[in-house]
Amino acid sequence: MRLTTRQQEILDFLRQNEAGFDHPPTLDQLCALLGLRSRGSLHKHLQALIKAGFVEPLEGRHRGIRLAAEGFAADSLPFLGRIAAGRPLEAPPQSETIQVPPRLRTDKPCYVLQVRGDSMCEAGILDGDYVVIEHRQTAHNGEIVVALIRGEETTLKRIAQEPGLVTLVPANRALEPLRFEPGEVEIQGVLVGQMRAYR
Amino acid sequence: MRLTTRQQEILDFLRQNEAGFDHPPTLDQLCALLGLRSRGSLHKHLQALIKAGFVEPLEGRHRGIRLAAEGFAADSLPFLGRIAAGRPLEAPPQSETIQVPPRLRTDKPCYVLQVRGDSMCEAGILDGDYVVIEHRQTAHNGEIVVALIRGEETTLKRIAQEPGLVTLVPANRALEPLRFEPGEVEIQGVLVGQMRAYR
DNA sequence: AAAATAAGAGAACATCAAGAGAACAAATCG
DNA sequence: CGATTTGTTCTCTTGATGTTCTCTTATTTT
Repeated sequence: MRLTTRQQEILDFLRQNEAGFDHPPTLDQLCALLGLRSRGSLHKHLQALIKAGFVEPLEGRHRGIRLAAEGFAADSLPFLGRIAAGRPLEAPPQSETIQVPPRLRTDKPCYVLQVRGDSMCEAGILDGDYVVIEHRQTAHNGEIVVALIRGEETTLKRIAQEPGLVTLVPANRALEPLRFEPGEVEIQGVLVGQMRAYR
Repeated sequence: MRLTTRQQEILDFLRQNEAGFDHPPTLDQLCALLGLRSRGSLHKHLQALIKAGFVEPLEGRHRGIRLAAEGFAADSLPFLGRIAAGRPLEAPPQSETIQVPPRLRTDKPCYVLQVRGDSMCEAGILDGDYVVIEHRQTAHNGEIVVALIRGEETTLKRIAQEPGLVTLVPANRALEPLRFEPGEVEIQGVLVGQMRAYR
C-alpha cells in the first residue's frame, strides 16, 4: 500500500528520532513533536503505517510501549512456520517475513504458514503450499480455519459449527471429519489466500 | 495505441525526472514544471498515458500522491487474462499488471494468467486461480505448460514429449490425455507459481 | 475550404487528506 | 478501589487535489 505525503513525513520523523526515545513515546508526546493538537489525527496516520507494515502494532498495550520498530517492507507478512500435526503456533519476536500481494490478503492482520501434509488436497491445498491467514477468533461455517485443538495441536481444516458441536472437515477422502465440543477448539485464523512455487 | 508528440514529450519528461521526485508530484506541480497553466490539459495527457500503460493509474487516490511509475512497480507482472479453451495469447500494450512475490517467479520474463476450468484440479489448480508462467518455448517432461494447439487454442496441461509424439495430460480423472504431433503444439510458457484468493 | 485532430485555458465539480475535538474504553497508577 | 493517563473511535470542517466540462486556437487531413 502506498503512503500519503504526511504518512511518509511521519514515518521519516520516527526513523530519524528512533534513537532519541528512551521509552517509546506516547501519542500525545508525538503530537507535540509533530505540531499536532489532535491525538485522533495522529492515530489515523499511525494506523495507516501499521497497516503498511512500517510500524509495529501495539496490541492492547497501553502507556509506555509505542511504535518503534520499522523494518519489514510493505506488503510483507510474518511467516510463522509450518502447520499440520504441529504444535501451537508461536509468534517469534523477530519473525521471518514473506511478501504477499495485496490481492491475497485482507485489511486485517494476516500471517503466513506453510502447509504440511495432504489433508486438504482435494481443496487444492497441497503439501508445501503457503497459506495466508487472517488473524481472528471466529469463523463462518464453510470457511477454512487454523484451529488449535485442546491447546495441543494446530491444524488447517474446513469448519462447521453447530450448537454444542464443532466439526473439522478435511478435504481428503482418506480422512474422517473430527468432532469436538466447542470448548476444545480455538480458532486462530481464517484462510484468505494461498501461494505455491513450482521449483 | 500510438502516442501523440506531446504525450511522448511528457512521458520522456516523467522518465527523466522520475528520480527527482521525493513524493510523487501533483498535477499542479507538473503543470508548473512543464509550463502549462491548466490542470485539465495535463490531465488529458496523463489519462492517455495511463490508457497506453506507461503510467500507473491512481485509483481514487488524491493529494500528494501522483503518478510516478512508468516501468511498472518492481514486482508486478503483466496479467494477460484467462486461459482454458481460449484463443491464442496476445500481449496487449496496455496490459493490466498484478503483483507477484519474488518467490513465485523466476528471473526470466514471466506473466500471469487466470485459470478457467477444472482440467488440472487434481494438481491443486482450481478454477479462478492465478498462475505465474515463465515465458519460454521449451519444457522438460513433467512440467506444466501453457500450450498453443494448432495455432488455435491455448491450454494448461502437464507435458510429455517423445520422439514423434507430444502428450498433454490433464490432472482430472474425467479427462483423457491429448496426443499430438510435435508440429501441432507450441509451448508458450512453463508454470512456475500459483496464487489463490479466498474471497 | 471544410472537417478532424491535438493542444491548451479555465471554470465548475467531486473527492480525499488532514486536522480538530469530543466521547469512550482500557490500561496503569496511587 | 478510584483517578488518571493513554489509545480508540467518531463526526465535522477545511483546503488541496483530481476530474469533467466547454470553449478556443492551431495544425493537419480530406
